[in-house]
Parts: sequence; structure tokens; C-alpha cells
Amino acid sequence: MGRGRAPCCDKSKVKKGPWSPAEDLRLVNFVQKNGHSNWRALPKQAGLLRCGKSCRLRWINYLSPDVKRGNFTSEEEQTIINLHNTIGNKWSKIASCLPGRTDNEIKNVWNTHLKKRLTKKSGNNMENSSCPSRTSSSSTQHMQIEKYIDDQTVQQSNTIDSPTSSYASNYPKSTVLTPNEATGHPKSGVRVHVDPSGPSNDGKAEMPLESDIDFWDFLDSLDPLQFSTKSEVSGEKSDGDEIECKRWLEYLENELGLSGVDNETKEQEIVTTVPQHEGVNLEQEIGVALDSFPIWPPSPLSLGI
DNA sequence: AATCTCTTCAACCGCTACCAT
DNA sequence: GATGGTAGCGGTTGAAGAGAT
Repeated sequence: MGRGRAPCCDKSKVKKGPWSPAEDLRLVNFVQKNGHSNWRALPKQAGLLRCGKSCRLRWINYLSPDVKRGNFTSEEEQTIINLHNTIGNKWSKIASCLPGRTDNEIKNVWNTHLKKRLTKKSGNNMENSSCPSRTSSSSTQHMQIEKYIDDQTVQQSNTIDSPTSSYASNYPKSTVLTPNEATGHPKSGVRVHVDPSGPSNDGKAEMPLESDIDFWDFLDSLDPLQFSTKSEVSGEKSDGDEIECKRWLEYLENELGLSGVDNETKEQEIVTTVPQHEGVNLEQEIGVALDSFPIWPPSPLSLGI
């Protein structure tokens, strides 16, 4: 074990804070082409002024095609509660039982929703039941469950952990989908209720995503099955997956109100907001691109809300 | 309309586990 | 076995929206 490790990067030269669509683009583009065998070296190779850890987190939590979005189902919540009751704050273990959910997401859901809900329900009793008590018997149970989870994780990596694992079906039509949830951009705070019958009637919360149209355009242009994933390694690709993935992208565009925007308009938007890349110094280019992007997320005011 | 407080959650930080040499 | 480097994990923070006053 290495102790007293050096900082992972020069903190003074890396950008911090929320990711811009331009940065997302770069990361997605790079990982799609080269995979992510070395996170530490990735930012430099990809031309990102970010720490490798930051890139890794961004990819794992938001940009990876494996990430499922939308509200947690009651089944998922119950799973979290049960597992937390048994193994405690082992977020990554719990996440391994919920395909498409990340440890960070689960941790947040627990801290902001489930913990409070359980505390309300059973008052002080919860202190005993929600936190794993380390008696000898429960400790044995805890180990057994951890082993079970490990086994399941191995199985999942060979079966359901595909980049196209039923995105569409993971988005119930009544899902409250936010631009934030869909794009991974933080703190948009503009909740867009997805009405299965079409655009919302009040006409307020539509088209909040003009600033990352190019991101969706880019995603649209990708063959999602080219992403470096476990299923790719195991050689599992099928036409069905591809179709389903495309469907997912179409679905998202539709939900986010992007489907009505023709490509020419999108192009125009991109040209006016992002400088083109060729023949430009990388750092300069990124700096300019990042500066020129509208502040993310778009404020409700800019959306006319 | 302005201000304050609460809530949410993406991102960061520091640590440990694991692997290579 | 010691050392050094990277990936991953879990706790924490802080910005921003939502709601209350």
C-alpha cells in the first residue's frame, strides 16, 4: 500500500466545478475512441483541463451508457433499504445490485430521501434497524450477503451489464425527467415533467437544452455499441441492442424537446456557441470553447420560466 | 418582490485497496 | 517485503433551486 502519496494532479492547473457540455463532449469522444484504461493520463490525452479522478467520476456517474436515469422505483428503494440494513454504507456493493445505478446516486438517495423517510416512520427504533448492528450473527449474515453480492456482480457483468440495457424501459412514461438527470449536468433544478401525451401545455419547461444540443447531436452520431464496456469485451453485440439504444436516444431527445429541432438549427446553434477545433491550440481551444458556452445550467430566467 | 431557510445532489477530497516492480 | 502508482470508495461540501415568510 502506498502511503503519503503525491497529489493526483497539479490542482492549480485543473478546472473544478460543474462540467460543461464541451467538456462532456470531449470526454465521451475520447472514451469512445480510446477507452479508459488510464484515468490519470486521460485528461491530458483528451485535452481536458481536469483531474483524472474528476473525469472518472463524470464518466461513471453520468456519461457512461450504462447509467440509468430517472427516479428510483419503489423496488429499487426497497432494495437499497434492505441492503443498507444488512451491510451498511457499502454504496458500491449496493450499487452492484442495482444495474444502472451508481454508488454516488444511491448514497444521495439514501441521505436525502430514504434515511429521513425511515426515521419518520419508526422514530427512534430506526437507529437499531436502519444501521447494521454488528452482532456476531448479523455479522455472519452480512458476510454472506456481501459474498452473494460479489457473486451476483460477476454474473451481471456477463449478462445484463450491457450499454444498452433497456434504457427505454427504464424510463417510465410518467418519469419526472430533468435536463439535469438526462444530461448529467448539475443543478439545473428545472424539473420537466414528462407528459406522455406530448409537450407540456404550459409551454414553460420545454427546450431547456439549447446549450447542449451539440452534445446530443454528438451522442446521436455515435454507435453506442462502440463504447468500451464489459459487454463489448465479452463480445455481446446484437442488432436488437443497437436498435434499442437508438430508440433510447430518440426517446430522450423527444422527452427533452429536442426532436423538433432540425439538424440545421442545431448546427447553427453549435457554430455560434462553440469555436471549431481544427488548427487551434488545444488548451486555447478548450478555454475559448468553455468560456463561450452559456453558463450551465440554463437559468429558469433564460428559459422564460 | 425580497429575503431567508431548507433541500438536493454533483463534485470534490482524502483515504484505502490493489497491483506492478 | 518494500515501495510507488492508480483505481475505487465513502464522507463531505457548496452551489443553486424550491419553498416559506
